Amino acid sequence: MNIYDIAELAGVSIATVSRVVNDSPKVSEKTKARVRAIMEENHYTPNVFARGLGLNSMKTVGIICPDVSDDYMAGSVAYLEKSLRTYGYDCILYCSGYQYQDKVNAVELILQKRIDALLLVGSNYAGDGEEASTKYIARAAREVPVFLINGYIHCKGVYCVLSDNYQIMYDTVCALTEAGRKRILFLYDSNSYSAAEKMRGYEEALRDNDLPVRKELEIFEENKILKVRDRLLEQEDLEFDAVVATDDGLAVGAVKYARQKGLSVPEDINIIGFNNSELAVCCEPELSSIDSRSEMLCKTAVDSMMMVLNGHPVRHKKTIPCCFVKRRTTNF
Amino acid sequence: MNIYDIAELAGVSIATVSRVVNDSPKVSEKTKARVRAIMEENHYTPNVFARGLGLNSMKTVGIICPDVSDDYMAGSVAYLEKSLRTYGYDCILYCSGYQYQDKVNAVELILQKRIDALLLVGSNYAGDGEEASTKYIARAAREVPVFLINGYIHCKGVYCVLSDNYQIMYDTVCALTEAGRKRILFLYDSNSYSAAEKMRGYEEALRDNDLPVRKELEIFEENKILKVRDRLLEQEDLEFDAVVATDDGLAVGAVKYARQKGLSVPEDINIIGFNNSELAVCCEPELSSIDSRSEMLCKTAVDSMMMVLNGHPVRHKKTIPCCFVKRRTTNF
DNA sequence: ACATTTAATGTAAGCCCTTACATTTTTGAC
DNA sequence: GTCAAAAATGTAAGGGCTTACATTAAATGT
Repeated sequence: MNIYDIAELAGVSIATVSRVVNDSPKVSEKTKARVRAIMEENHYTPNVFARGLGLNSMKTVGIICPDVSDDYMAGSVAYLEKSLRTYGYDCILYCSGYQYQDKVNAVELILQKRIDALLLVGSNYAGDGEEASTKYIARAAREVPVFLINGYIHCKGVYCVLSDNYQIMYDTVCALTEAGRKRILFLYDSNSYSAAEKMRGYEEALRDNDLPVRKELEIFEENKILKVRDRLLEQEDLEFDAVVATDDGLAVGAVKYARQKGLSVPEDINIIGFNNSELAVCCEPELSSIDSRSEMLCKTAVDSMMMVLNGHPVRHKKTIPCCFVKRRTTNF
Repeated sequence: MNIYDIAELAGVSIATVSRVVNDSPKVSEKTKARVRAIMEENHYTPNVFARGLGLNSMKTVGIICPDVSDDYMAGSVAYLEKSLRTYGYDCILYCSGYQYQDKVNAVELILQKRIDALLLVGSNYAGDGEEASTKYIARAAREVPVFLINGYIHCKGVYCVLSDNYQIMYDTVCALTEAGRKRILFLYDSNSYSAAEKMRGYEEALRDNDLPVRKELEIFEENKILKVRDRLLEQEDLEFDAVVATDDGLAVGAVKYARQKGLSVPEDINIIGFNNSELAVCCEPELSSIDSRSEMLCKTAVDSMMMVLNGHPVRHKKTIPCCFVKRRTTNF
């Protein structure tokens, strides 16, 4: 059942059928109705491939994310997919992994699918890796508009939406110091742009409150909970009265550490997670966390995308403020 | 840059170029090498649309899941995507939501994409909804092979891979009764086929151990943790000395309930979750759980799919055993 | 060296749409 | 009732690939 069959049945030309399919204003309502009826009757749906060939687009956007099994990214992908679908776009998903080369391959492969736009969920590398990630992202941007969620590079055709990680971390650490905390541990799990921004906020807040930035208080550990707990237990001489983490899993590890050490939370140690995930409410005591408002980020990204795809100008960087969610691991 | 350009540059016909692209054995290695070199040089990649038109396939499989932001499904999707990619297939993701009509729409829409196969992650409805879900799944199966992960219907073209929820639940409840537990609460969060199987295992184990099946001990609550905790706190007259749940979130709720009530776990109450998610290790005390070996399920599904797509016969139902993961909320 | 397979390549007919341009029909002004 | 302008429809040329079939080149046998 193709366009010719429908044209024949409806007694019109294929051009007219095509116009009906695309709801072109150049067809009288009368014929539109008639052709539509016939399409329904015969369960006709246009062949997407032929359509793609003609239009050079299949209303599809690519989503690359390092790992959808990660809670935070899964939430983003879920929202993005639903949202894009309301605009009539399908999503091709690519879980790239975290390695640089894998990401490059992902971009290369997904571009072959002639997607209309590309969404990169999860941050690009900061510091040393920055230049490299700029390169492959720029490569993609030469073909289609690219949208970074929680990442930032400056490049034509790349649009970035990020939560204001710097600011919230700055504010949070200030609040901790004002509450009298002096030795604040910073737990982080990646070298992404977002994590770097969080660290920047942490360090500047310390400086502005006349506290020293101690490198031994900045701990990198990408495995969550148990690994973090054990890691902290090992470092016997390490003293701290507060923890801020770049992810809830890390913070829960700190809570487990405190329990094992016989320290009470929040009295002895204040602990603050990030992302406000289900782990935060699962944790005992329930974990104070920072909500990065991922749905808002995603919504903003999708809105921007629709603007760009419709030829409207869009700002290349948009920042969304985070908010602190007080639970029981803090006492300010 | 299209196939004609390459043909011209290589001094061969487009047919030959096409054969090189498809690695046909009908081309001499010499020309293959030459043509490949030229394709590389010119960054040629075949147009997927034209390709799809000709082959009527784009090496794409559809994945429909109610909600990727769910931990368990996210894990499955991540694994499926990675695994399918190694076979050269891309994935179109559709998060349908849990409503019947939404699932029907999802199937309808995703079929228009001329996918090569369809993966349904997350269970179909059991009981009343069973017939209905059979209908739309059968509809899909008329167009492409369909693979259900953790669901079961009997229908031509539908291949089911499920964990042995009945058996593990039966065994677990037996173990609890043997450890002297008499009033075992069954917490469930959906009316899916999987949940129904779990309940069947639960009830039969009770019967086989001469314990009554009390309907007041079967509690349905789809919201996790806090909602479950509060729900249990409300039911003041409800007594139980063990809990089995169809999901870790529910079980964590039960743990929170016990803590609030001043009951100790596992002494006063044994609690067992399902899915062995991150919540289980986050929970305090760490939650014993059942691992449904979702990766194994997914692997089996993908293997089956490749068999089917290559025209080999495959069993319509495959069952994967689960395994119990002992942590600190049980004492047997 | 010549006939006969077999391997390698080429030709051309689809696959099913979109759309610029050409043609026909309708509308409205006079 | 004309005629010009506007609206509706049709014609036909792609778009880039696959593949059956036709053709030519290479390999094998005698």
